Amino acid sequence: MPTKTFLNLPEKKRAQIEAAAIHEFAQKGLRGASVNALVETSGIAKGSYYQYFSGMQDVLKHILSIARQKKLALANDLRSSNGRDMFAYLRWLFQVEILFELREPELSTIEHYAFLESLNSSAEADENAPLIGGPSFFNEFLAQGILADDVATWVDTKLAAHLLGAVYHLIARQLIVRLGDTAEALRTGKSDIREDPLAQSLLDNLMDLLEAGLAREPAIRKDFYSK
Amino acid sequence: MPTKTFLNLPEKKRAQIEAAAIHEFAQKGLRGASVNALVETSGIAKGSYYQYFSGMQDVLKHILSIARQKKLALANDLRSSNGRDMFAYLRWLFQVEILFELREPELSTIEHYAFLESLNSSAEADENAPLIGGPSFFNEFLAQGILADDVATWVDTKLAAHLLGAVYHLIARQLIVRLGDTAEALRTGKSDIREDPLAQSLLDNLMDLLEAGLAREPAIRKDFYSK
Amino acid sequence: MPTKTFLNLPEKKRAQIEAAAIHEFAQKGLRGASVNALVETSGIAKGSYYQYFSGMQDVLKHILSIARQKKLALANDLRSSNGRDMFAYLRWLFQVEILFELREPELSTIEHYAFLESLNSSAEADENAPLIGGPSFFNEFLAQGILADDVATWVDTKLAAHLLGAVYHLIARQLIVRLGDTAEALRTGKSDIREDPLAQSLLDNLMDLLEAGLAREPAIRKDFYSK
Amino acid sequence: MPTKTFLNLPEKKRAQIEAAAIHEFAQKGLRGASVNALVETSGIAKGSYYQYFSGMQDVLKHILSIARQKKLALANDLRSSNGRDMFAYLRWLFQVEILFELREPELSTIEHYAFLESLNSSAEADENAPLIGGPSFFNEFLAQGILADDVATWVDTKLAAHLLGAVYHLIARQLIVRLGDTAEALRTGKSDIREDPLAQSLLDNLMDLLEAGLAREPAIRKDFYSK
DNA sequence: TATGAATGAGCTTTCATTCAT
DNA sequence: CATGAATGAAAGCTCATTCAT
Repeated sequence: MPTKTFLNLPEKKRAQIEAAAIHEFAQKGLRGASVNALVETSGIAKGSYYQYFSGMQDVLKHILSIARQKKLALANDLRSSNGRDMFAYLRWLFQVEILFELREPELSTIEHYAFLESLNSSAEADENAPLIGGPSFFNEFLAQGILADDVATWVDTKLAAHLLGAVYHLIARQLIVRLGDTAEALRTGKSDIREDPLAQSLLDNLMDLLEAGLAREPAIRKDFYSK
Repeated sequence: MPTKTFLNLPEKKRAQIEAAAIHEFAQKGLRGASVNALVETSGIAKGSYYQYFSGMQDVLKHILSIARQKKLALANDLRSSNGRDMFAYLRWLFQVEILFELREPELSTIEHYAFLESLNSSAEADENAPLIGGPSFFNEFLAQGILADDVATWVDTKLAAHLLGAVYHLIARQLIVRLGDTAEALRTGKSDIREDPLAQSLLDNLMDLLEAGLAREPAIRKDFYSK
Repeated sequence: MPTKTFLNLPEKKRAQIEAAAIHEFAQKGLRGASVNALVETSGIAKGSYYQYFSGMQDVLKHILSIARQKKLALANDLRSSNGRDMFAYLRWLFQVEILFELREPELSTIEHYAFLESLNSSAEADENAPLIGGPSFFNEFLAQGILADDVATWVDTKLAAHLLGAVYHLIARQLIVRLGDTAEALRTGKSDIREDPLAQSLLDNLMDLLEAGLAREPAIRKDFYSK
Repeated sequence: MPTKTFLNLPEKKRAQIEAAAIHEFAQKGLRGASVNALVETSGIAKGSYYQYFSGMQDVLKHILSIARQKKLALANDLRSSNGRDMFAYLRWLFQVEILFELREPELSTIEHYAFLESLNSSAEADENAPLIGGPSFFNEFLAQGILADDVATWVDTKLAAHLLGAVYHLIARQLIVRLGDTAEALRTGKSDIREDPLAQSLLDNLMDLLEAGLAREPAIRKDFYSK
């Protein structure tokens, strides 16, 4: 919660400070970010900093809220009006995640850090945790999935939610690596992630993994590990 | 690689320092751990510290190697001689992970941190990365699984490996939370994780999720997300 | 290049810090000077120090520039408007050097140190090297001297320049020792170095040595070294 | 004065320690040399060091005595039995200096450092000061020169001694630079410094400078410095 | 005599925060 | 409100020296 003073700042100056903060956090991590460096790169006076924020934790909160806003905007752009089942929705989530990582790599990195921190911090609700993909998000998501008959009833939702969360947060970068040159086209908007063939095939595979598991038709089990 | 001086230290003193280091890393993270604090809590002189290690990075390497040793020992204790298919092997991996988390929570936390760091550090082989669950481990694992006909051929192994890695590293704590009081029994060895009913049911569910996916018999897709 | 912060400091405080730095360098040498000691004797906080300078090297540069300024001012005071030949000019240089050593003994010591360091550092232009008496100064000086027919054409200018440099930098203290009580009178300005008889006789002798050599009329060479 | 223990050390071990010390002093200067580094590179135990020497100052003294010995030996090799006048003797001194610099560059550097330190240390007799070229050496030298009628009687011997000392200590490196490729031949002994034409011409020039001064036949003085 | 582990003072540097202007 | 100078605690690391074995 930055000061009112900060929020009333001329747009340009505020953006400048935010950009510096984003860069600082992305580069040095949530804990490594330093006031001195931020003040230096943002060009504001040291005293001003303490009139805008109560500390780096405060800056972080603000940056994370910006991240959420931008991701939300991106999600809205991408949303098609078609009805979808749960897995189509999940696929959409991944698409958003990939685009966000491509277009706002620093913010994505910061969100990433925040997610990891939230894993370590004790069970207490971490207000830094992301809304989408946060602890309770996939719980509800799967509960609805069961209601809608998209998810088998035997599935332990809490367990599966945790699993989904892990995958959701850690898979985007891997997907981008696999996209190769296509990534650039997606980033600039030249190519639509909903139609790009490579992106589709990768997501198909991922979704099948989640939907159908590793072994849809398990062969007769053999001796696997022998040593 | 700690100094020979350190390795020749009387067992008791060495253990004391290692314990302090483990505590420090677990509490403050890989980057937050400080020489000063370690020196203070371990009771050695600052000068001595630098006769043992070249820096905190050096200490970390040592601690990680301890973690690997202990996990390996634990794995050996747990190994049954039965032949197993790939999923049985995977289940065993999770069992080891759970026990390790229970018995060496601080070391487990540190390994956890190291895994997360390895995700952020560039693709170059990170020597801090764990052997089991590391970048290439599940790749090979799945490749063998396909050969053994345990894994469907359509599976993109690199993608699935990343997915498995994410799940493997992030799920143990969740499982323990779900184990409730049983956790204590497993930790002390009163109960065998291979036979405990609650542990078995949780792992069954997890393995089914991985093996069979979220929706073994996917219903006809409905409109899921509507808002 | 000290910080703007330092340069904007109230005159008194700045002078105080500079004096402490000069004392420190003169006493402990260019390498032995320590931040801690400077901070202690100058009475500023350690943190402040790093807001003024980037390190001791930075302080040194500043002190050397002060030395150059003061010496220049002194030279201007001493300059007579008379036209002079090269040796008269050289004599003037020595006079300046003597007065500088008398009036700013610590600064002179520091310049001295800097000259010696510049001898050891590789041929690359050392920015700490003094302007007057520096590597290239006497080279040009002698070149002009030859043009003006003040210096014999057979003289190897590079060699002679090195020789002059050595003498120039190392002779002042010896001269002062020889001046005895007169030194004090010169220092306070009671006596004018351009007119003081003792100073003149010493400089005459020195100039003759340089101008005419050790043996203007070398006797027939005898067996000198016999042992 | 190293311990008797040190002097009784097996030749090989002692030489090894001395070599390490020489390297250390030459590289880091008389003050910068550190016990730790010496112990490390010499391969002796830290405790042993304190059984051989009372401190780095002690090591330095020993090294300087080695330097004197080696220079003396070199001088003896070079000495021709011919009678010489004072300037021939001086020329011989420079030849020794050049060869010493060429053959024992590290020892020469250390002697160089010691000379410079001796200039700064107060008038008290510095036992580190070199014998040849030291404070009193050239005094006597010139006194004898006057007796032998090699030096003009008007010369202030103390002043000239200082001057000679400065030149003697600071000129060798410059001469070597000027020798270019010839230096290597002199170092290895392929060429004799007493006969090598380039060396002779350089020394001729230097000796003439000292003997005859800069301006043997000074032209009528003109306006030299005008600005 | 030889060893090398132990030590704490000391070094340079960075840090978040306060406060007078 | 804005500024940036001031600050001292704390960081990582090196050092010469001691001393028990």
